[in-house]
Amino acid sequence: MTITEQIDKINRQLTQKGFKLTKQREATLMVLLENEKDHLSAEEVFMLVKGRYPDIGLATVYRTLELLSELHVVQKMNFGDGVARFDLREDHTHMHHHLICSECGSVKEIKEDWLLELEQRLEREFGFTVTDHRLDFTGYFNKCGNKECKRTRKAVS
Amino acid sequence: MTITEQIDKINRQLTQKGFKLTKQREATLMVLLENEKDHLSAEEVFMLVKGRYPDIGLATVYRTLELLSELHVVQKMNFGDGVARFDLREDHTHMHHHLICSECGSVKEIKEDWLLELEQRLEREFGFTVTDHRLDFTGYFNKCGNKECKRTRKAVS
DNA sequence: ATCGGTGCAAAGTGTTTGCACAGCG
DNA sequence: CGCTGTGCAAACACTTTGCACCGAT
Repeated sequence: MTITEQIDKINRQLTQKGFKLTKQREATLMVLLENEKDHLSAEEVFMLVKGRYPDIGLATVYRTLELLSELHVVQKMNFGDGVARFDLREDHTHMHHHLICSECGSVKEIKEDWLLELEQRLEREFGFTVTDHRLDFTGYFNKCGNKECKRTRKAVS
Repeated sequence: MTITEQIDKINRQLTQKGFKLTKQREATLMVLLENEKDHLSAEEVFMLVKGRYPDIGLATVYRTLELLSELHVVQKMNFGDGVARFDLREDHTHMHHHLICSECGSVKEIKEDWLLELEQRLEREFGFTVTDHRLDFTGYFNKCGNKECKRTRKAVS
């Protein structure tokens, strides 16, 4: 699916709920689509959108991200560094997990979904229907690719 | 293990790293131990500690919680509501997961550890050693026990 | 006397809100 | 007009920090 097609699709979702795809929202979406791999903070999104639409205000970016969260277009998450981060998810598939290196803070994504079985178990055993999940591991890579990583080749404390 | 024994043990951990178990820290630990089931925010811990040691300052509670986090006595976490929450973990066993009801915000804990196998796989396939993990599911209970829950018996949107 | 620990208030940081205005039906 | 959306600045909420003091070694 091209970026334009994705925007079109989101536009339909917006319209359906009575919202408009303004220039600001479009610019924000562009940035999110172009940086799908990253987990941008609101501030980072703001900086990037500024390049495309310099007059945009920070509050608008916050409001847009909030709106997109509610529409489940993006997922708001939190790695514990004090800022909310946003991840665009295609088609409600948010099936990835994170490996967070506790030494350098780098985040690697695992694309597979390892939780389907568990979610079925929750439904069966707890009567709990999962709409979203989050699986993050903190630890360290035995050889961390990040040159900044303090842990690489250091003894375990 | 009694509360006193637990405090003793943590005291040893502190002393070993050159920290002291002050009255304030002890009071904070008591509160955490007495509320192991909950995920208290710093503010909540503060309020509760006030009852036991009225002169304590909020900053001290923050500093204590930070310190205990570093010692892995408590785990700092984040349910996305904008406040850090703290969970005391016995013996580095923090093996519980959360079911977060998206309608009423109630949080249920699952005590089992479902991730051991996955962690072994991370070690094997990614050379990533896990020191901590987090597994939360958002969704809804088909019959939520919480009377406040808006979802109970409502159609799925 | 030293040094970690503390309380208080101030500062900091990320996020939200109030308000007047712009834009499109 | 009526209504959503916007930019700006102020307000907010949570957390951290600077500093003078305290208390145990």
